Amino acid sequence: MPQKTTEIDALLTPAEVAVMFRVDAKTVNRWAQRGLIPHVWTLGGHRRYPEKAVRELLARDITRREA
Amino acid sequence: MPQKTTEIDALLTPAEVAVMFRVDAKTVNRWAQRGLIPHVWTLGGHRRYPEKAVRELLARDITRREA
DNA sequence: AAGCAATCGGGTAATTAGGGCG
DNA sequence: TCTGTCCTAATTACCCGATTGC
Repeated sequence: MPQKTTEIDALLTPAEVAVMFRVDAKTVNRWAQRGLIPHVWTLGGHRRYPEKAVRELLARDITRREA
Repeated sequence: MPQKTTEIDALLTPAEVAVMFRVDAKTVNRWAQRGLIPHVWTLGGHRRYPEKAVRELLARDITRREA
């Protein structure tokens, strides 16, 4: 078990998320702006995406198709 | 061991799959709707197809014609 | 401090989904 | 039954200059 009780979710860059969904990084940002993906901000105003949440969104659509 | 335990399958766009099968993108769309091809959804409702699965379907159709 | 890749924004073309038709 | 084409609306991709990350 490489993790402690306090789970810290790794953060992904827009480019990394874009590769996972096979879309452009700009598209990922549009999803974030619409509130479709949780994200945090760097102090300089760049977005970072929790890996866990991204994977869930990616796997969700495979099985079902609910918004 | 050429493979890692966590392999991330690349995704193909509808147009790319259409070219591979030499059909129209809409036909690929219909195959997906019938559940004949596994696929993932972008958050905007566009489909993305796992490259591995597509290649397997292509190879299968070349050799035989079952079901 | 300096260099380079990445990520902001916006704006405009290109794809895609879906329905219906032949 | 299966596929290709036409249509509209929505989503996505590529363009730029400027800022940020490392």
